[in-house]
Amino acid sequence: MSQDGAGVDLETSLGYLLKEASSALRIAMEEVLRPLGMTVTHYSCLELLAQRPGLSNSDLARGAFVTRQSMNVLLQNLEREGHVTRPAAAPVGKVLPTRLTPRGRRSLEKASAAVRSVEVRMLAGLSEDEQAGALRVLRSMIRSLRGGA
Amino acid sequence: MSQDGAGVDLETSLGYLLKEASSALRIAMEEVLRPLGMTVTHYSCLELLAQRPGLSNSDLARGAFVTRQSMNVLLQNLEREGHVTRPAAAPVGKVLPTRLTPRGRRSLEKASAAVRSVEVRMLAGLSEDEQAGALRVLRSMIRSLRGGA
DNA sequence: CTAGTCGTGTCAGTCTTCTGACACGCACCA
DNA sequence: TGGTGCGTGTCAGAAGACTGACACGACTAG
Repeated sequence: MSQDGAGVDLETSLGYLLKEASSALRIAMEEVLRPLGMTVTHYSCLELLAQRPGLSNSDLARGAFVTRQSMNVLLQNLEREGHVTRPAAAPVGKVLPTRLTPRGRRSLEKASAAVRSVEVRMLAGLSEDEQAGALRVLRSMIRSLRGGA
Repeated sequence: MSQDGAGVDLETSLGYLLKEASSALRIAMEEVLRPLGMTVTHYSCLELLAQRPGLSNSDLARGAFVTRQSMNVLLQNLEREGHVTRPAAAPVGKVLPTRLTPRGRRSLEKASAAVRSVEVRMLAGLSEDEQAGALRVLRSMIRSLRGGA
Protein backbone atom coordinates (compact mmCIF):
# COMPACT_ATOMS: atom_id res chain seq x y z
CA MET A 1 0.00 0.00 0.00
CA SER A 2 1.58 3.24 -1.19
CA GLN A 3 4.98 3.48 0.41
CA ASP A 4 5.19 6.64 2.51
CA GLY A 5 7.55 8.86 0.66
CA ALA A 6 8.55 11.40 3.25
CA GLY A 7 7.16 10.50 6.66
CA VAL A 8 6.67 14.02 7.85
CA ASP A 9 5.63 15.77 11.02
CA LEU A 10 2.00 14.85 10.62
CA GLU A 11 2.31 12.40 13.46
CA THR A 12 3.74 15.03 15.79
CA SER A 13 1.05 17.64 15.19
CA LEU A 14 -1.24 17.93 18.16
CA GLY A 15 -3.99 19.24 15.90
CA TYR A 16 -3.84 16.21 13.66
CA LEU A 17 -3.62 13.82 16.58
CA LEU A 18 -6.60 15.52 18.18
CA LYS A 19 -8.63 14.95 15.05
CA GLU A 20 -7.41 11.38 14.82
CA ALA A 21 -8.33 10.61 18.41
CA SER A 22 -11.71 12.23 18.03
CA SER A 23 -12.35 10.23 14.88
CA ALA A 24 -11.34 6.99 16.58
CA LEU A 25 -13.63 7.76 19.49
CA ARG A 26 -16.54 8.57 17.19
CA ILE A 27 -16.06 5.34 15.26
CA ALA A 28 -15.84 3.29 18.44
CA MET A 29 -19.00 4.90 19.76
CA GLU A 30 -20.88 4.35 16.51
CA GLU A 31 -19.82 0.74 16.66
CA VAL A 32 -21.42 0.08 20.03
CA LEU A 33 -24.38 2.40 19.43
CA ARG A 34 -25.39 0.96 16.07
CA PRO A 35 -26.76 -2.32 17.50
CA LEU A 36 -28.99 -0.18 19.70
CA GLY A 37 -30.23 1.83 16.73
CA MET A 38 -28.64 5.03 17.90
CA THR A 39 -26.25 7.55 16.44
CA VAL A 40 -23.71 9.53 18.45
CA THR A 41 -25.67 12.78 18.24
CA HIS A 42 -28.77 10.85 19.18
CA TYR A 43 -27.08 9.52 22.29
CA SER A 44 -25.48 12.85 23.15
CA CYS A 45 -28.87 14.51 23.11
CA LEU A 46 -30.39 11.94 25.46
CA GLU A 47 -27.42 12.02 27.81
CA LEU A 48 -27.55 15.79 27.94
CA LEU A 49 -31.24 15.68 28.78
CA ALA A 50 -30.71 13.12 31.51
CA GLN A 51 -28.11 15.27 33.18
CA ARG A 52 -29.85 18.59 32.63
CA PRO A 53 -33.61 18.19 32.22
CA GLY A 54 -35.50 20.99 30.53
CA LEU A 55 -32.74 22.04 28.17
CA SER A 56 -33.80 24.01 25.10
CA ASN A 57 -33.17 22.97 21.53
CA SER A 58 -30.37 25.52 21.19
CA ASP A 59 -28.75 24.41 24.41
CA LEU A 60 -28.82 20.81 23.27
CA ALA A 61 -27.30 21.80 19.96
CA ARG A 62 -24.43 23.55 21.69
CA GLY A 63 -23.90 20.61 24.00
CA ALA A 64 -23.81 18.13 21.16
CA PHE A 65 -21.70 20.38 18.90
CA VAL A 66 -24.17 20.62 16.05
CA THR A 67 -26.34 23.47 14.78
CA ARG A 68 -29.74 24.06 16.32
CA GLN A 69 -31.28 23.23 12.94
CA SER A 70 -29.75 19.76 13.03
CA MET A 71 -30.73 19.27 16.64
CA ASN A 72 -34.25 20.31 15.80
CA VAL A 73 -34.77 17.56 13.24
CA LEU A 74 -33.27 15.08 15.67
CA LEU A 75 -35.64 16.25 18.42
CA GLN A 76 -38.59 15.90 16.09
CA ASN A 77 -37.63 12.28 15.47
CA LEU A 78 -37.08 11.61 19.17
CA GLU A 79 -40.41 13.20 19.94
CA ARG A 80 -42.21 11.14 17.33
CA GLU A 81 -40.62 7.98 18.73
CA GLY A 82 -41.68 8.94 22.21
CA HIS A 83 -38.26 9.40 23.74
CA VAL A 84 -38.65 13.04 24.64
CA THR A 85 -41.44 15.54 25.24
CA ARG A 86 -41.77 19.20 24.43
CA PRO A 87 -44.65 21.44 25.43
CA ALA A 88 -46.81 22.58 22.54
CA ALA A 89 -46.45 26.22 23.56
CA ALA A 90 -43.50 27.99 25.13
CA PRO A 91 -44.00 28.71 28.85
CA VAL A 92 -41.86 31.82 28.44
CA GLY A 93 -40.40 33.42 25.36
CA LYS A 94 -39.89 30.96 22.53
CA VAL A 95 -37.90 28.39 24.47
CA LEU A 96 -39.35 24.90 24.47
CA PRO A 97 -37.91 22.96 27.43
CA THR A 98 -37.35 19.32 26.50
CA ARG A 99 -37.61 16.37 28.86
CA LEU A 100 -36.93 12.66 28.68
CA THR A 101 -39.84 10.26 28.78
CA PRO A 102 -39.52 7.01 30.77
CA ARG A 103 -39.03 5.28 27.48
CA GLY A 104 -36.24 7.65 26.51
CA ARG A 105 -34.63 7.12 29.87
CA ARG A 106 -34.76 3.38 29.40
CA SER A 107 -33.15 3.38 25.99
CA LEU A 108 -30.52 5.78 27.27
CA GLU A 109 -29.50 3.38 30.01
CA LYS A 110 -28.25 0.73 27.62
CA ALA A 111 -26.55 3.28 25.42
CA SER A 112 -24.91 4.93 28.38
CA ALA A 113 -23.43 1.66 29.56
CA ALA A 114 -22.10 0.92 26.08
CA VAL A 115 -20.51 4.33 25.76
CA ARG A 116 -19.03 4.11 29.21
CA SER A 117 -17.33 0.88 28.27
CA VAL A 118 -15.79 2.61 25.26
CA GLU A 119 -14.46 5.40 27.42
CA VAL A 120 -13.02 2.88 29.87
CA ARG A 121 -11.27 1.14 26.99
CA MET A 122 -9.94 4.46 25.73
CA LEU A 123 -8.47 5.26 29.12
CA ALA A 124 -6.89 1.87 29.62
CA GLY A 125 -3.19 2.15 30.26
CA LEU A 126 -3.31 5.75 31.42
CA SER A 127 -2.47 6.73 34.96
CA GLU A 128 -4.56 9.09 37.05
CA ASP A 129 -1.95 11.78 36.62
CA GLU A 130 -1.91 11.39 32.88
CA GLN A 131 -5.68 11.64 32.69
CA ALA A 132 -5.72 14.72 34.90
CA GLY A 133 -3.00 16.26 32.77
CA ALA A 134 -4.92 15.54 29.58
CA LEU A 135 -8.00 17.15 31.09
CA ARG A 136 -6.11 20.33 31.83
CA VAL A 137 -4.46 20.46 28.43
CA LEU A 138 -7.72 19.91 26.56
CA ARG A 139 -9.45 22.61 28.59
CA SER A 140 -6.62 25.00 27.85
CA MET A 141 -6.81 24.26 24.13
CA ILE A 142 -10.55 24.87 24.04
CA ARG A 143 -10.17 28.15 25.90
CA SER A 144 -7.42 29.32 23.56
CA LEU A 145 -9.28 28.31 20.41
CA ARG A 146 -12.46 30.07 21.47
CA GLY A 147 -10.55 33.16 22.47
CA GLY A 148 -11.26 34.58 19.01
CA ALA A 149 -9.01 35.19 16.06
CA MET B 1 -29.97 30.87 29.23
CA SER B 2 -31.54 27.77 30.74
CA GLN B 3 -30.17 27.39 34.24
CA ASP B 4 -28.15 24.22 34.51
CA GLY B 5 -30.12 21.99 36.78
CA ALA B 6 -27.57 19.47 37.90
CA GLY B 7 -24.09 20.38 36.65
CA VAL B 8 -22.89 16.83 36.22
CA ASP B 9 -19.69 15.12 35.31
CA LEU B 10 -19.94 16.05 31.67
CA GLU B 11 -17.13 18.51 32.11
CA THR B 12 -14.83 15.91 33.64
CA SER B 13 -15.32 13.28 30.93
CA LEU B 14 -12.26 12.98 28.76
CA GLY B 15 -14.40 11.69 25.93
CA TYR B 16 -16.65 14.71 25.98
CA LEU B 17 -13.75 17.08 26.33
CA LEU B 18 -12.02 15.39 23.42
CA LYS B 19 -15.07 15.96 21.26
CA GLU B 20 -15.36 19.52 22.48
CA ALA B 21 -11.73 20.29 21.69
CA SER B 22 -11.97 18.69 18.29
CA SER B 23 -15.10 20.69 17.54
CA ALA B 24 -13.45 23.93 18.62
CA LEU B 25 -10.47 23.15 16.42
CA ARG B 26 -12.64 22.35 13.43
CA ILE B 27 -14.61 25.57 13.84
CA ALA B 28 -11.45 27.62 14.19
CA MET B 29 -10.01 26.01 11.07
CA GLU B 30 -13.18 26.54 9.06
CA GLU B 31 -13.10 30.16 10.12
CA VAL B 32 -9.66 30.83 8.65
CA LEU B 33 -10.12 28.51 5.69
CA ARG B 34 -13.44 29.92 4.52
CA PRO B 35 -11.98 33.19 3.20
CA LEU B 36 -9.68 31.06 1.07
CA GLY B 37 -12.59 29.07 -0.28
CA MET B 38 -11.47 25.86 1.37
CA THR B 39 -13.02 23.32 3.67
CA VAL B 40 -11.11 21.38 6.29
CA THR B 41 -11.20 18.12 4.32
CA HIS B 42 -10.11 20.06 1.25
CA TYR B 43 -7.10 21.40 3.10
CA SER B 44 -6.30 18.07 4.74
CA CYS B 45 -6.16 16.42 1.36
CA LEU B 46 -3.76 19.00 -0.05
CA GLU B 47 -1.54 18.92 3.03
CA LEU B 48 -1.39 15.14 2.92
CA LEU B 49 -0.36 15.26 -0.73
CA ALA B 50 2.33 17.83 -0.06
CA GLN B 51 3.87 15.67 2.62
CA ARG B 52 3.43 12.35 0.86
CA PRO B 53 3.22 12.78 -2.91
CA GLY B 54 1.63 9.99 -4.89
CA LEU B 55 -0.87 8.93 -2.25
CA SER B 56 -3.85 6.94 -3.47
CA ASN B 57 -7.47 7.93 -3.04
CA SER B 58 -7.96 5.39 -0.27
CA ASP B 59 -4.83 6.52 1.53
CA LEU B 60 -5.99 10.12 1.40
CA ALA B 61 -9.38 9.11 2.73
CA ARG B 62 -7.80 7.37 5.69
CA GLY B 63 -5.53 10.32 6.36
CA ALA B 64 -8.39 12.79 6.29
CA PHE B 65 -10.74 10.52 8.26
CA VAL B 66 -13.46 10.25 5.64
CA THR B 67 -14.59 7.40 3.40
CA ARG B 68 -12.86 6.83 0.07
CA GLN B 69 -16.17 7.68 -1.64
CA SER B 70 -16.19 11.13 -0.09
CA MET B 71 -12.54 11.66 -0.87
CA ASN B 72 -13.14 10.59 -4.44
CA VAL B 73 -15.68 13.32 -5.15
CA LEU B 74 -13.35 15.83 -3.49
CA LEU B 75 -10.48 14.67 -5.68
CA GLN B 76 -12.65 15.02 -8.77
CA ASN B 77 -13.35 18.62 -7.84
CA LEU B 78 -9.70 19.32 -7.09
CA GLU B 79 -8.72 17.74 -10.38
CA ARG B 80 -11.25 19.80 -12.31
CA GLU B 81 -9.96 22.95 -10.65
CA GLY B 82 -6.40 22.02 -11.52
CA HIS B 83 -5.07 21.57 -8.01
CA VAL B 84 -4.11 17.92 -8.36
CA THR B 85 -3.35 15.43 -11.12
CA ARG B 86 -4.11 11.76 -11.49
CA PRO B 87 -2.95 9.52 -14.32
CA ALA B 88 -5.69 8.37 -16.65
CA ALA B 89 -4.67 4.75 -16.21
CA ALA B 90 -3.28 2.95 -13.19
CA PRO B 91 0.48 2.24 -13.46
CA VAL B 92 -0.06 -0.84 -11.32
CA GLY B 93 -3.21 -2.47 -10.04
CA LYS B 94 -6.05 -0.02 -9.74
CA VAL B 95 -4.26 2.57 -7.61
CA LEU B 96 -4.17 6.06 -9.07
CA PRO B 97 -1.31 8.01 -7.46
CA THR B 98 -2.29 11.65 -6.96
CA ARG B 99 0.05 14.62 -7.09
CA LEU B 100 -0.18 18.32 -6.41
CA THR B 101 0.08 20.72 -9.31
CA PRO B 102 2.02 23.99 -8.89
CA ARG B 103 -1.32 25.69 -8.58
CA GLY B 104 -2.41 23.31 -5.85
CA ARG B 105 0.87 23.87 -4.07
CA ARG B 106 0.37 27.62 -4.22
CA SER B 107 -3.13 27.55 -2.78
CA LEU B 108 -1.96 25.17 -0.10
CA GLU B 109 0.72 27.60 1.05
CA LYS B 110 -1.76 30.23 2.18
CA ALA B 111 -4.02 27.67 3.79
CA SER B 112 -1.13 26.02 5.55
CA ALA B 113 -0.04 29.31 7.07
CA ALA B 114 -3.56 30.03 8.25
CA VAL B 115 -3.95 26.62 9.81
CA ARG B 116 -0.55 26.83 11.45
CA SER B 117 -1.59 30.08 13.11
CA VAL B 118 -4.64 28.32 14.52
CA GLU B 119 -2.52 25.54 15.93
CA VAL B 120 -0.15 28.06 17.47
CA ARG B 121 -3.07 29.79 19.10
CA MET B 122 -4.38 26.47 20.37
CA LEU B 123 -1.05 25.66 21.97
CA ALA B 124 -0.61 29.05 23.58
CA GLY B 125 -0.09 28.76 27.31
CA LEU B 126 1.07 25.17 27.20
CA SER B 127 4.58 24.17 28.18
CA GLU B 128 6.74 21.82 26.16
CA ASP B 129 6.23 19.12 28.73
CA GLU B 130 2.48 19.51 28.66
CA GLN B 131 2.43 19.27 24.88
CA ALA B 132 4.63 16.19 24.92
CA GLY B 133 2.39 14.64 27.55
CA ALA B 134 -0.70 15.36 25.53
CA LEU B 135 0.92 13.76 22.50
CA ARG B 136 1.59 10.59 24.42
CA VAL B 137 -1.87 10.46 25.94
CA LEU B 138 -3.61 11.00 22.62
CA ARG B 139 -1.53 8.30 20.97
CA SER B 140 -2.38 5.91 23.76
CA MET B 141 -6.09 6.67 23.45
CA ILE B 142 -6.02 6.04 19.71
CA ARG B 143 -4.21 2.77 20.17
CA SER B 144 -6.64 1.60 22.83
CA LEU B 145 -9.71 2.61 20.84
CA ARG B 146 -8.54 0.86 17.71
CA GLY B 147 -7.63 -2.22 19.67
CA GLY B 148 -11.02 -3.65 18.83
CA ALA B 149 -14.08 -4.27 20.93
C1' DC C 1 -2.18 -23.57 -11.21
C1' DT C 2 -6.27 -22.39 -8.73
C1' DA C 3 -9.15 -20.63 -5.22
C1' DG C 4 -9.74 -17.43 -1.78
C1' DT C 5 -8.88 -13.08 0.44
C1' DC C 6 -7.80 -8.34 0.48
C1' DG C 7 -7.61 -3.67 -1.12
C1' DT C 8 -8.91 -0.57 -4.57
C1' DG C 9 -11.75 2.64 -7.64
C1' DT C 10 -16.35 3.61 -8.81
C1' DC C 11 -21.50 3.99 -9.26
C1' DA C 12 -25.98 4.94 -7.10
C1' DG C 13 -28.93 6.42 -3.54
C1' DT C 14 -29.88 8.18 1.05
C1' DC C 15 -29.17 10.74 5.01
C1' DT C 16 -27.31 14.01 7.92
C1' DT C 17 -25.65 18.39 8.66
C1' DC C 18 -24.85 22.88 7.28
C1' DT C 19 -25.75 27.78 5.44
C1' DG C 20 -28.94 31.44 4.84
C1' DA C 21 -32.96 33.79 6.12
C1' DC C 22 -37.16 35.10 8.65
C1' DA C 23 -40.21 36.49 12.53
C1' DC C 24 -40.83 36.54 17.33
C1' DG C 25 -39.96 37.37 22.44
C1' DC C 26 -37.13 39.14 26.05
C1' DA C 27 -33.86 42.29 28.32
C1' DC C 28 -31.57 46.41 28.43
C1' DC C 29 -30.96 51.39 28.10
C1' DA C 30 -31.74 56.01 26.58
C1' DT D 1 -41.96 55.00 26.17
C1' DG D 2 -39.54 53.37 22.19
C1' DG D 3 -35.52 51.46 20.21
C1' DT D 4 -31.80 48.19 19.85
C1' DG D 5 -29.37 43.90 20.47
C1' DC D 6 -29.50 39.13 21.43
C1' DG D 7 -31.22 34.55 21.55
C1' DT D 8 -34.64 31.52 19.98
C1' DG D 9 -37.52 28.33 16.91
C1' DT D 10 -38.40 27.40 12.20
C1' DC D 11 -38.50 27.03 7.07
C1' DA D 12 -36.13 26.07 2.73
C1' DG D 13 -32.28 24.75 -0.06
C1' DA D 14 -27.61 23.03 -0.83
C1' DA D 15 -23.57 20.66 0.22
C1' DG D 16 -21.09 17.13 2.33
C1' DA D 17 -20.58 12.52 3.98
C1' DC D 18 -22.17 8.00 4.48
C1' DT D 19 -23.94 3.05 3.40
C1' DG D 20 -24.35 -0.55 0.11
C1' DA D 21 -22.80 -2.79 -3.87
C1' DC D 22 -20.03 -4.06 -7.90
C1' DA D 23 -15.94 -5.50 -10.74
C1' DC D 24 -11.13 -5.63 -11.06
C1' DG D 25 -6.11 -6.41 -9.84
C1' DA D 26 -2.67 -8.31 -6.55
C1' DC D 27 -1.19 -11.36 -3.29
C1' DT D 28 -1.16 -15.82 -0.58
C1' DA D 29 -1.96 -20.62 0.49
C1' DG D 30 -3.32 -25.00 -0.93
